[in-house]
Amino acid sequence: MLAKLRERDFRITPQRLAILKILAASRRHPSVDEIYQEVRTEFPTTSLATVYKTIALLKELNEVLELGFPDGSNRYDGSNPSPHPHAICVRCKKVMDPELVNIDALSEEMSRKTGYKIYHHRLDFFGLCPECQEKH
Amino acid sequence: MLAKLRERDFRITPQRLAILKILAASRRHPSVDEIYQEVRTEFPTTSLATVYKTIALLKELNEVLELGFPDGSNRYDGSNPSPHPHAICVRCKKVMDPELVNIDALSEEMSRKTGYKIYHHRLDFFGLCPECQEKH
DNA sequence: CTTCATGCAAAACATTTGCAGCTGG
DNA sequence: CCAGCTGCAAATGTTTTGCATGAAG
Repeated sequence: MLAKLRERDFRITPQRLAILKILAASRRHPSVDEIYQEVRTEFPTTSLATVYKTIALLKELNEVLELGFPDGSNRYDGSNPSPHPHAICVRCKKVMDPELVNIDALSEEMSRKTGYKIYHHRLDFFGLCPECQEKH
Repeated sequence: MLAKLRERDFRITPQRLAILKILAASRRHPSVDEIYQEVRTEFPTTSLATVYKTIALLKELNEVLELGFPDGSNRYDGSNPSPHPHAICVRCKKVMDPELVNIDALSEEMSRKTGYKIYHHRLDFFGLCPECQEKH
């Protein structure tokens, strides 16, 4: 990530570094606001605008994957920025990232049936995670 | 659609009827604003708030499928409200709805590998449609 | 030193809400 | 008739923008 920033002559500021760390480390697919709160614990002067700007930058560099939901919440995956399937709990919002086979075949089938040239995809499955199933 | 409204004692107002018609007829996955503009041509006093309220109602009744995108645009599919894969052109935004095989197998694999009980899904493939490929 | 990034506040958006008046059943 | 819908305007929440100051290289 750092390499990619330097490579394109973007400055490495402490704020950016802190945001990078959070995105790269977290497996929890944090929202912008969660990232903001977390950055502030270790770098309290950071503004929300900077978080947004940094995320926009990383999106452009394809170093972070944006997951937007219909309810307006956007969450981010920085540990694995290439598209991959998600299982999303509709109750506690926990996200899992299992490896599925046959994704490429599906993409190829889609391409064949529509004539589209497919660049990337978004595959989400919504349901109840094991813990939330037990609570019912 | 009408049946479902009546069944639950929701009123059939001219505004609702107009919005229903547009959603049921359109294969173009219109946005809220597109629906609003179209309703106004045949029922000019309709307010944006009513469009939002009607769509929210239809969502609850599972008569319309909401497609939210990271850029904030929400679009709606009223002709086929059960989840299905989409091919989305990143240039002209055209959406196609092909039939794919193996979707159920994929959902089952996801369930097996995560322990989630899957209720619905969202499968989008992004790329260039045939027309937009030619223009380059 | 020069350019770019930051942080603040204001602006821009899309969506939701409160409420008075209207209307479908 | 009257519960529930409409339409307006104001409120909300999130993301973006303009601009002066500050820091990176």
